[in-house]
Amino acid sequence: MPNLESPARKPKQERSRVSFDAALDAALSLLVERGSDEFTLSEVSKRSGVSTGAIYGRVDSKDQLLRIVNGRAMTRIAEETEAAFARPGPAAETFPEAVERAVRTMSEVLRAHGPVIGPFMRMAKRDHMIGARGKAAFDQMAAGFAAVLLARRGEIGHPDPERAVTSSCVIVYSALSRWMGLGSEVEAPGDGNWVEIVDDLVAMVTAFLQARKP
Amino acid sequence: MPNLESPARKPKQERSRVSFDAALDAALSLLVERGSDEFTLSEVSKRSGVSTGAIYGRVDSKDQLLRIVNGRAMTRIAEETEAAFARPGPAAETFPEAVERAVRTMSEVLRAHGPVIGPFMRMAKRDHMIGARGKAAFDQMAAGFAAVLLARRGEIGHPDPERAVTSSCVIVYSALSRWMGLGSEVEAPGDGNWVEIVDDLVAMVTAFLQARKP
Amino acid sequence: MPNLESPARKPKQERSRVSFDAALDAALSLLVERGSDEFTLSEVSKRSGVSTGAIYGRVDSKDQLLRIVNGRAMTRIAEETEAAFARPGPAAETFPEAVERAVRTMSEVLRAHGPVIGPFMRMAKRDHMIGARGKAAFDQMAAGFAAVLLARRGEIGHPDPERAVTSSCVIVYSALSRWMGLGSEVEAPGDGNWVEIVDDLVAMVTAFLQARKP
Amino acid sequence: MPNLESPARKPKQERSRVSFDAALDAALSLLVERGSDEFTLSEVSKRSGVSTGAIYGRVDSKDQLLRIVNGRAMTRIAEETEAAFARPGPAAETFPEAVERAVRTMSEVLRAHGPVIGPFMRMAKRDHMIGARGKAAFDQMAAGFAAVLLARRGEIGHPDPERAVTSSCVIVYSALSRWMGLGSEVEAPGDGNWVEIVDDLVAMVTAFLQARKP
DNA sequence: TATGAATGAGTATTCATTCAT
DNA sequence: GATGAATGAATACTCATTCAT
Repeated sequence: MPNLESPARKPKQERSRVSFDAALDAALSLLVERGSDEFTLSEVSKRSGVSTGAIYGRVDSKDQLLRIVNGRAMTRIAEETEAAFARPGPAAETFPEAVERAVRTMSEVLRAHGPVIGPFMRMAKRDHMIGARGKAAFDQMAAGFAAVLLARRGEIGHPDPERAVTSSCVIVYSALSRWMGLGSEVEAPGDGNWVEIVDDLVAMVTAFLQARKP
Repeated sequence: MPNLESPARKPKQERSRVSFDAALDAALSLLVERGSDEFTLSEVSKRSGVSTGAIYGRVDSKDQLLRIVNGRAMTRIAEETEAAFARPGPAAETFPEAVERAVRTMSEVLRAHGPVIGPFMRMAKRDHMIGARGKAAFDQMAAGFAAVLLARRGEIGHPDPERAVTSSCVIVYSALSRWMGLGSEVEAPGDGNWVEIVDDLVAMVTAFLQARKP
Repeated sequence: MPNLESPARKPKQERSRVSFDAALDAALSLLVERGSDEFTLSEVSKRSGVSTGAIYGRVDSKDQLLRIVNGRAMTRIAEETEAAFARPGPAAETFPEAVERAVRTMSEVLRAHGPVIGPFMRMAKRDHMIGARGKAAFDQMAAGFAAVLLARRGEIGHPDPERAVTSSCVIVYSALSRWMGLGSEVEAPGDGNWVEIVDDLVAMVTAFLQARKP
Repeated sequence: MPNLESPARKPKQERSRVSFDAALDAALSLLVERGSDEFTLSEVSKRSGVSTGAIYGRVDSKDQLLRIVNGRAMTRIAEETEAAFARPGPAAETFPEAVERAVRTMSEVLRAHGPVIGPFMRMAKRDHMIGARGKAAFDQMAAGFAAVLLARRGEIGHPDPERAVTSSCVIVYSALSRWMGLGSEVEAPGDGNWVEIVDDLVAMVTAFLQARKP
């Protein structure tokens, strides 16, 4: 992975790192509450108890602060994604069960981090680094998703299993993201709907991958 | 459809309507370029050759201006969606061909208007009227999509055809939106990929709707 | 009297004069309602049904419009002041009765026109022509007041009757103006108080003018 | 006295208080020069050498700034009023001398602060807090005035000494205010006139209070 | 280094005045 | 002339960034 992280200036003292962390946490919580970067550094300062001057001691601009916040959040998400897809399936898992596991794993990770991912998605248009990290997170998830299903390559009816799995992944990811309002607020996501859409995605991907002649 | 349009003050002279239109066009083009409402009225004024005062002669605030821009764009999109789904399919259309037609129709409308829809999606979180119009546009598209497929209800294997069609629609819409960067810029959409994803969506929806046991 | 009136351009047609008058009336009513010149020409236009362009066909600026409004109002007040002091006293009027008549005449004129005079007073600081007309109105009132009392010069104990009468006039005028909130809103003028203050002014002036050794 | 002062945000550093004071002083001087609040914050900033941002660091709006300026000025005036009326009269003071002392004390306070009080009076119509403070200042002055005269209650011929003293106070205050152009600029106050009017007020009040039958 | 006050360019909005129709 | 839309300078207020303490 390229070193995408804008390196914040390294603190000389531990105390300093702790308070900068508080600022990053405050920025993240404001990002989630507001749904975008429409908050001021003075709010970050107030909420974290860290002065704006101290923040600017570590960072050159608000944009860089946001990139660091993004980096931390995406790292955490990457770890959980990794862990989630690393869990092995049950011993005698059928192919449809494997599909269900892959889709549900993805849906759980997205559900857990949706409120954080959404604002970053909205910022991606303007900040390419944030966009790139979003893509990396997607790629990682796609890798986990593909690993589960390509292990059952033989049961995939589609003539090009790699592509079929990748497409499935894109589609599942997109549908879930959107349903959660990551990309918009068009639908208010209700839990009932969420369950339905996940069920339907499972059915759809299963049917797609098993179909002999697409 | 409810009258969601914030009515701009009506000019008594034609000249006036023309220059206000120029301002709306400038605002729309800035919206598309920037990907969000992060442009100033002074930029709109400069680009359109219409003074800020003239704009404020028709509108009470920048927000209202954006709502009007949104209203106009969504109306245009609604008309094209209407027209696109109104075109009848060929005489002896198979069920997979009908699915393909529904998905391609949707993809073409979205492709044509993606650059405009995206910024509005990002604004929907903050402006409920814009959010509501986005939902209405989706509903309309979903109605067209469902009309095509439910006409072939007998060929749908899924036990609950309505729900299956609705889910298919949501999923197709989400995947296409996301692929086009409506909700984010995570992937730079290349033409090859676009064709592939549309093909796969067709295959997936066909398999899903035809499958006997979902 | 010097020609203080900024001459508005003379209309060629009667119809035009009438509508300009409507604009002047509207401006006056707004002046009274707002208590100052804090209203827009567009409001004047709306209220009077006369376009801003038409107004600017007669005047060069909002200031000039206000000066004309002021001129008309002050002329009307001058006429009523003239008339009020021209009314002769009763046949066998005592000196205290004459004082009472002078004070009451003044109080009635001020009471009738207070709402108009107040805003102009507040504008006088900035617009010297309006200030000068205010002074002229005062001088005229002082002349009427003095005429009544100096006709009884013999009954004035003060060694310098002219000055005593002038001072009395200034004091009565000031007290009444202020009580009515012309100069400020420090006191909310109640009717009861108004009667009391007029009574006391009568008593005070009577005592002052009759006193042998001031 | 109620806490009418809009509290400015408290700075944590002394430097800050000093520069905010400079802004308040600049605002006051502009207020006096212009005779009203018709000056911009940018002028205040330029004159004081304090940036607009620094001002808005202490204050929420221009109105609040003006209220603070008003509060400071009125507090200073209240202190001087207090001190002025607290000075005891000479040992064997006659009643006319007491009247003269009361009137002159009032005239001196007003003369010293007239240029500041005037603009505030003009603002009182719109800003009730400023109006209330003006009334409080008047009440305080009236209390001092009454204290001097009611100590000699036995020498007041008027059947209702309280009312007679109150009326006298109102009248003296009004006449002086007006003469100084507090309420308007109708007369340009000349020193000669000022002396005369004060003398006449003394004579008038003396005559009024001593008269047996008002 | 940390603090938080100061800076000042930038923004939406208003309104006296102009001018095309 | 009359109309009312257009103009654009002006104004209060914000906030990322700097810097004195």
